[in-house]
Formats: sequence, C-alpha cells, structure tokens
Amino acid sequence: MLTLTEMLGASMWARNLAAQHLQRVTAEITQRDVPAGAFACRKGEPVEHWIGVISGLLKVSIVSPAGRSMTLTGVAAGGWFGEGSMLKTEVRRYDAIALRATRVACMSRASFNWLCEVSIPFNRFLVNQINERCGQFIAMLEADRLLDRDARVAHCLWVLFNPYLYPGFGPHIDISQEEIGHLSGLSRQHVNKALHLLEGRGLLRVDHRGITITDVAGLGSFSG
DNA sequence: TCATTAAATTGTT
DNA sequence: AACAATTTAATGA
Repeated sequence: MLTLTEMLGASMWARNLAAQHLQRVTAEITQRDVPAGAFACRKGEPVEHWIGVISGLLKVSIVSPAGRSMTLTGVAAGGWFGEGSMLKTEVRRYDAIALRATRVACMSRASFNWLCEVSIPFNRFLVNQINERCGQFIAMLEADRLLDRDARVAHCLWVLFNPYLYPGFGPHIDISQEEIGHLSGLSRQHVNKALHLLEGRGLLRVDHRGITITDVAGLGSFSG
C-alpha cells in the first residue's frame, strides 16, 4: 500500500511544485479510508476538498433520475479530481464510488486556493489537467455513442493509463475484469472477450488480476 | 519451506 | 446468471 508521500511523488502537480509550497500543503492534507462500495463523495454535497487517490480505485459516475448510472471516468492511484468545482464554488456534480478499499487524500479549499495564488507551476498543472480531461471526455462520447463494446473497453483502459491524469507506475494496471466491467458499463463476460481480442491485436497482455499495456497509442486509436 | 485450504478471479456456457 | 477451472493468499506443520 502506498503512502501519501509516495503518492504525491508520483502526482504530476506535486513534482513541479516549489519545495516549501509542497511541504506546507502536504502538512494540511488529510487522509480518509473508503471501504469497497462506499462513496468517496456524493453528488449534491458542497465541495470542500480536492480529492486524490493514494491507493485503490474510484469510479466517478452520475445517476439519472430514472436510476440509470453512467460512468464518467475511473480514478486510479496518483490521480486527482474535482478541481473544476474548486475553481467555481459549486456543489459536487457526480458521485465517486470505491470499487475496492481505497484511501483518498483531501486537500482543503483553503490550501487549494493558496496554491493557486502562490504557485505558477500549480496553475500550469491545472490548465493541463483540465485540458487532458476535456480531450478524454470528447473521446468518451465517441466511444460511448459510436464504438462497439471492444472499443469501449479499450478506451476505458486507455483513460486509466493516461500518464498525465494518472501517473501510475509502469505499464501494468492492477485491476480485475469485474472492475473494468464497472468502469466501462459492460458485463464481465464482454470485458473478458474484449480483453482477449485486444491481447490478440498486441495492444495489451492479460495477467491474473491485472493487465499490462504494451501499445498505448494503439489502445487510444482502437475502434474495432 | 512445503502442503492444505479458503477466497478471489477468470473462462465458459 | 451459474458453473468449473485457475491463481493467489493464508495458515500451520
């Protein structure tokens, strides 16, 4: 299990921060353990924190009035989310559910605002992060509306592998096929078939309780 | 260290 | 959704 310090070391924004800035906000960050299946945050709550994943895996999703849920993205270790709501002062617009026992880091609004004021690298990071996310959501719309199931699995893994949003640790992603199913909105059976199809195309390798990406660009452009 | 068992995950139907 | 096969993790000799 990773520590907060190790996780920050991998986080894109913490890498480029001045030492004294990082030291101060690190001291102010609080940690919270979220059991599997529980909410890390809920739609409609006031947004008090910028949230990062220290270990585990979150699913960011929204639920329609009719009860249908739609997954927006997954957040793996090293990833942070909610900066949009920090900048705008609004209530949380989605749920974040732990797909397995997950430890999150919470940066208060005060710390976040302070970083925005004193750190140019942090502002540059925010612009890049929001830009990356914007590109991913466009790709997600395409995958969701135009592409088949195999491509949706490919896209969902490609999103998780994005080195900017989720600066993981190497090409291996620790995730079960069931968890991929929850992220992509498909059944475990479809995920299983899709993974082996993608493996046959040389884009990844199916491991036990995980996968190893061998061709990131290929995953991103896969469309059947 | 090795064997046994339980639990989790995968592959198929 | 249910089942069997496989892998990992945990336990104790």
